[in-house]
Amino acid sequence: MTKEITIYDIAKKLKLSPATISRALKDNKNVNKITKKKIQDKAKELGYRHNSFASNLRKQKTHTIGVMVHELNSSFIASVLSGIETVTTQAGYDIIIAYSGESSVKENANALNLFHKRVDGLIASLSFDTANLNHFTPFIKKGIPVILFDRVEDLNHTTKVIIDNYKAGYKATQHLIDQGCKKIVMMTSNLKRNVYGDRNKGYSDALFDNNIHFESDWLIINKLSEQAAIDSAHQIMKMNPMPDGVFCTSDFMAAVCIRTLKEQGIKIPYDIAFVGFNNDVISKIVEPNLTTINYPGINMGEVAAKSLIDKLTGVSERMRTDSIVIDSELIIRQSSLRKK
Amino acid sequence: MTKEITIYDIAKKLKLSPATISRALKDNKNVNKITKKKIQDKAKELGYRHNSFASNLRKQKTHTIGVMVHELNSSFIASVLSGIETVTTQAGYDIIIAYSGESSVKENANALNLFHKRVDGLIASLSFDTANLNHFTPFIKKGIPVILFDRVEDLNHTTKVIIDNYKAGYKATQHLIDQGCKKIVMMTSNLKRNVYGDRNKGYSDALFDNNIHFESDWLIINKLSEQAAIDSAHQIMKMNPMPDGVFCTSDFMAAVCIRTLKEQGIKIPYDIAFVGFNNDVISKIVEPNLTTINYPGINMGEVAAKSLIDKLTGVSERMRTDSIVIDSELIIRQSSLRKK
DNA sequence: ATTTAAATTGCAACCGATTGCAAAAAAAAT
DNA sequence: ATTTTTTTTGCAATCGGTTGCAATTTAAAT
Repeated sequence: MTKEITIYDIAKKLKLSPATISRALKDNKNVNKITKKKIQDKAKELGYRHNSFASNLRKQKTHTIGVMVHELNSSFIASVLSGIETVTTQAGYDIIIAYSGESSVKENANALNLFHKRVDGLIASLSFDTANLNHFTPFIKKGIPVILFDRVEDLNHTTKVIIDNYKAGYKATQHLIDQGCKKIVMMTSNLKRNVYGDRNKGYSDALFDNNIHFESDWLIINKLSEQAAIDSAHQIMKMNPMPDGVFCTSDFMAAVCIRTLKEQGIKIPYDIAFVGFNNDVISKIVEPNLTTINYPGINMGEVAAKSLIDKLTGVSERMRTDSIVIDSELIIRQSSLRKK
Repeated sequence: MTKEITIYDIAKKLKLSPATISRALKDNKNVNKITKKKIQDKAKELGYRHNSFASNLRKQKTHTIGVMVHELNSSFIASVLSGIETVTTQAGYDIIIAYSGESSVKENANALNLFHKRVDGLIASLSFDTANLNHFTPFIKKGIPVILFDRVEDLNHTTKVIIDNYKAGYKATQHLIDQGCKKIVMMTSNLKRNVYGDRNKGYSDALFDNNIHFESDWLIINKLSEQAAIDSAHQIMKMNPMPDGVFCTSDFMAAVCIRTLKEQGIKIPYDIAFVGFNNDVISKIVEPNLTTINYPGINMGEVAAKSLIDKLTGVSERMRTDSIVIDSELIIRQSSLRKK
């Protein structure tokens, strides 16, 4: 409604040049303290608001970071975002969150959009079915640093922030073996996604190292929906012999699967022991409580953001290819405990 | 790295004016089809990207909508966002998501930030402890439409999108009464937030209408943390006489509370029947499955976004004060069923 | 062939903040 | 009082796209 106040308006009122106003509002030290105070007061009085478009246009910088995630409805992602936010806010950067709903098409669109919005840097976790990383090349070509976290892929000039999924998979499987399991199913998703593929390698190696011969029907690959979890549970019940352990790479899937199996009278962990992944809130609600891998979201977010800021501010080399591995841990609860 | 391509570069290459380039890239009908094609191809070839800063600066419009939410880690909020996104994308608007982590301080900061980012409109749900709405007045003064959803308060020139919390509270309580409950606790949060206050009124009226005399210790107000839920459970167990029904305004809180009570040997629903709120995924994992109020997130998001777009495009009056009520329903599951 | 109407294209002035460089003013040194 | 140094302030060009209006070209009508 009311006209927008610009530095020119302030300049006119105070009989000063726009240049001085601009400097004063950014607290530039070349402006006389008294003048500065007068300008800042007047700005407040007139209801001036900084025009970041004009500023960005001139400076060719946005001070904005794009964050691409595959889903919002997950406590893991929420923690990551919270970690990112702490660090970026601290450093004076804004973030734009874009989520793909696990669709690579939308992920592409988001990347393009953020590119056009000219984010100074990008932090991303790949969606479920993302097959190639071409949508990141414009950023890399322009020298805009990209950080991939959690669901990553090898990409030149990019930093990866991940947990050691292989080790986590190994540890989870070894734990089931230690609990006396001999036929261990792995319920997981698209093995092309590193988080699932690597955990699967850990699982395989743990079996091998314990002289357990892997049967091909022990690997159940599904989507991440509730229905998929129910279907997988039925698949498990039809197996002959039935497995005595399940390593599931999602707490939610594990919870639904456990519920379905229990409805059919199967005892957890006595008939089948379960290990999940993520330490989601759900893992402490499902009965029995779920043994799981704790996944440090906040930490991961902080590390990713820190790494990006370092690149943007020139502290670290902009386009170096490297990876940062965050610790994760196995949290043992009732769902897998068959021994004292 | 490489220089940024502008419409002037394209103009020079094609011996045309920047004006024509600008029009062609926006698919303006005043440009000859052949010329247009040539321009668009050349733009692609040169790797041109639209500079929204220059554009916004000139047009004094951002085509961006700010969305403020109190938390991300909730399937309800995730659905709302998804609903908002569907509608806004369709209408050619971008969204910026800001979340407060339930802190009013951060909510204030977010509002200011979005104001400076010059969003064309705002969709917001208040955080837990927001006490006043002063941070919205700049928007209203400037004629920037604001839509509040779910957690709202009365605010002039603003549209509210809500469910009928009173009715939902009444329905939930009546259901417990129908199941034979006579001493019904309500576990909820800050009654100043409409969502909790209104549900509480519904609860009170349902008791009254059924000639049940409300005892003051039946109202348990807590935060939304896991620990708070555990504490509340202990408080319930200490009550004498113990209640036979609990209406809890959050599925998560209900789930944790049920878990805690069960650990102490209390039978759900026989000793205490439970009704939750939200129809979160957790309501189908907890045992017994939770009776709850289904809260149509996607729908709410769509309605809120639609309403905003209508204001922005002039279809509806910009600054009208009104409210839109969305339907909600009681979903009956095992946690409250004491009768056939 | 000439006039009239319609379709294309160009001109030029914005939008508002930033910043290197020069100018002016104030303070310090001689 | 004059020169030198330091502080403050202003000038003016720049960032890139948009759009009202005028000019030009092309098509249609007479």
